[in-house]
Amino acid sequence: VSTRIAKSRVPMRKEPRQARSRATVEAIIEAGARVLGELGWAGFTTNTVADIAGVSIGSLYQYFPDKHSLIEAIRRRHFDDVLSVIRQSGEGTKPLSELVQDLVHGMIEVHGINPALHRVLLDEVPAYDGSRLPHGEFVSEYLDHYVKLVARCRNYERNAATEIVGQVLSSAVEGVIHNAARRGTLKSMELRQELIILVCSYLGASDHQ
Amino acid sequence: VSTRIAKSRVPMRKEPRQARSRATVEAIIEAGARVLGELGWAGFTTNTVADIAGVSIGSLYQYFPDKHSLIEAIRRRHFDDVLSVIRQSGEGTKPLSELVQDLVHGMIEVHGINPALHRVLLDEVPAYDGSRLPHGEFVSEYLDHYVKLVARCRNYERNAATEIVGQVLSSAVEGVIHNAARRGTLKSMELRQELIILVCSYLGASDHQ
Amino acid sequence: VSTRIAKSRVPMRKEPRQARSRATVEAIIEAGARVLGELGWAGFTTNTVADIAGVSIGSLYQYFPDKHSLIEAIRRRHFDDVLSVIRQSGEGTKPLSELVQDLVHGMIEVHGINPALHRVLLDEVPAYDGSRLPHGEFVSEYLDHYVKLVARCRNYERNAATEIVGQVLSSAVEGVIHNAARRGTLKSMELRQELIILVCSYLGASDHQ
Amino acid sequence: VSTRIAKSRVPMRKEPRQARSRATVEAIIEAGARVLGELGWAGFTTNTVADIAGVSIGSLYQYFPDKHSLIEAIRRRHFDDVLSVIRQSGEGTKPLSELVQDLVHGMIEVHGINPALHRVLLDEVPAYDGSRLPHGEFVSEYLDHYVKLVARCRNYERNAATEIVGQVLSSAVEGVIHNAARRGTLKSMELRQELIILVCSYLGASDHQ
DNA sequence: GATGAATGAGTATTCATTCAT
DNA sequence: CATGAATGAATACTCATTCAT
Repeated sequence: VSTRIAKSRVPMRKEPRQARSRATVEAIIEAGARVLGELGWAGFTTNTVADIAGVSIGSLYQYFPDKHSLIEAIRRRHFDDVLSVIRQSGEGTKPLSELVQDLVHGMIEVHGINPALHRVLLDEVPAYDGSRLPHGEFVSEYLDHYVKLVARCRNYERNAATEIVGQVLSSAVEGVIHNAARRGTLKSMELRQELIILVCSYLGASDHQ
Repeated sequence: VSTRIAKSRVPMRKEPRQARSRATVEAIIEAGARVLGELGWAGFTTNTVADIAGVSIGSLYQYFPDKHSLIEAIRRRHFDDVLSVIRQSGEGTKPLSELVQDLVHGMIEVHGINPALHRVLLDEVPAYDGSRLPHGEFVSEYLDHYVKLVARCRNYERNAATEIVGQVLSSAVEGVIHNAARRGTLKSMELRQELIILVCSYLGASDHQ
Repeated sequence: VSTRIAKSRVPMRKEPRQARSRATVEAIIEAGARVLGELGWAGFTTNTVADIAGVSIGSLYQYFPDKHSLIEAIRRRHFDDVLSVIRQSGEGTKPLSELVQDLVHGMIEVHGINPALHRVLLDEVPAYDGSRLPHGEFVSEYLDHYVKLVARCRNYERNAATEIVGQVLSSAVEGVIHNAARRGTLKSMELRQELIILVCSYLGASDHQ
Repeated sequence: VSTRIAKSRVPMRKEPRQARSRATVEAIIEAGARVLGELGWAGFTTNTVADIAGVSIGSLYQYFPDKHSLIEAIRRRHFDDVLSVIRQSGEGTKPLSELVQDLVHGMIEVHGINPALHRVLLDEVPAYDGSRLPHGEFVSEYLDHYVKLVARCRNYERNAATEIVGQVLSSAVEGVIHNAARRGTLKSMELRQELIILVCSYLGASDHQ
């Protein structure tokens, strides 16, 4: 009688308990990823997603309190996939040239997962808090990967310069890969080769600056 | 390849013949660019643009049959501005290192024109025809600039390899600059320096492949 | 006139025969009353009620065919509580002034049971059948109480005039008490005093008309 | 180029300039009042109001930024009507009995304007700020009318007791009139007579307390 | 019986576009 | 030509209710 009734607002409105509902949630996220990749942010409407997922709009809102939280789930899943690929590359104590090869292969593979979705997630989807730099945790781990590589060339010393070089390197690679993804030339061997050259030559040159 | 961009087929319902009309059209495009840059694609509504332009919504539709054609006009104007800057750089017969410097400076300057608008135009605005490659004419002249530079290093010989290298180079530079624009570090001198190193080292390395 | 309220025709899909069922129904009605009182009609959703009651939405619909019948049950229970308080006052052959005191005290006590619920039930809950006069049976017994009091002053003679005076008296008292409930001054002694004066003076004046 | 584009949020989105639009606004408010009175808060949907008004839902939102502001406009208009009637009564230096007659007549007339709307506005429509006491300005002027009357009986002396008596008096009269409105007996002469007796006797009695 | 996943009609609100004045 | 009032399809989200497990 005494405690007040309150409405909670959590990322996922209801944890799916039964197998059926877990499948529903999966279907919704999957459909959301497809819609976002194929139709872009403009075509991403909750009703469309529910349709594609083959569930009613009500079911969608049973598990996701709003559009935002659905996007968040899609983002989380995609970036988890991406990071798991990235983490696998760069392990061990290989020679530098091999590391770069691994990196480039890894990055290309990563973007092969779902390039369109990746681009939409990074470019089109508006940040809800108005920040211009969303995906915080993702970006930092991602960047870290490059910074480590640069440090590797410089006796594992990390400083401001290393950070900048890492930044430049990562955005250059990103640029090349995104562009190739847009053109559908992501699997071209020449591209892969050129990218390796780009990275190696820059790593070599920026070393003695 | 570098001829002026041809007027496309869709655009104006009525060519503005009189001075007043031309001023109105100008005001609308200007307002559109401002709205797009400041509020992003999500905030770009025809009514808002008309408001900011200080004309009635009816007048806007007098000159632009739909939202798409307005965007097209804004895009055209912005990319014309961009190209005019690009054309100025790379002229003459300077030594290579100077050419690269010119290029990098030029590109950075170009993105300084209206970075927000540039980004929105490239990333947020959806392609109306579903094409993944909008800005066709713009991109080709833009790319050409890089290809010429690459050719310059290889006895002015243009072939498939040159094209690819040009492509990689341009997308790498684009990637770095856009990323910097997002972070607001476009004017940093270290960045500029690193970018020059990146281009130079790649040009040198890809030469002897 | 003052016979027990008859069970209406619509209400329970299934009469709870076993102890557990009765407990479930009790819990639902209790939860419904709490939700209605605390969150108002706007916050009264069947899912919320089921949640608070600690039963599944399915169980709720096992016992109540629709929202309306649940409201009806809540109403019935509350008004039964109210009437049982009212019945206790006014018994016996006390002097008039004491009777009025009893009445006023009783009415105020009644509204103290669950003032928020009372108000919501009377003011917010829409009449399902479009009638402007819900609570029919309740109101009549309630009114009867006042009519009896008026009759007491007039040699126990009941006629049209008595009815009208009873009506005026009851609605005046109701008005004062509801208003006080809204303002939270229900327990103020001055109010109680003024209310007694109001009733006494009106009873006295309307006598010699 | 420098000042930021802002979206304003004012009570009325757009001031109607032409005669046509003023008529539209009038029609919407009128329809809103009808819907609210006839269907209650539960039946008051923006689409229904637009339908009844014979305008499109878009037109409604052209002038009222949201449901709330429409309600506010309806409320304002109704209470203005009510207050203008109230202000007319109680003027001049008539004998007390005549003043009471004026008051009662005025109040009854006031509730005859649109009793259903009045009740819904007071009881059903939720307060947007969560306050339990909306209609602030209205209620205070309304109450003031009664307090003045009470003061008149007590050598025009206003104090805490006067306030309370005014409050009791006003809520009693309100209660009687609202109840009569619900029953459709607002125009009954007996009722009017009884109400006058109620007020007079209470004023007399509470005088010597 | 009990559960809770699923449903979908209904609600507030936006915005590109038309057209009478 | 210019204006701005009017339109209505589309969108995010809610909640009473059903039904398979």
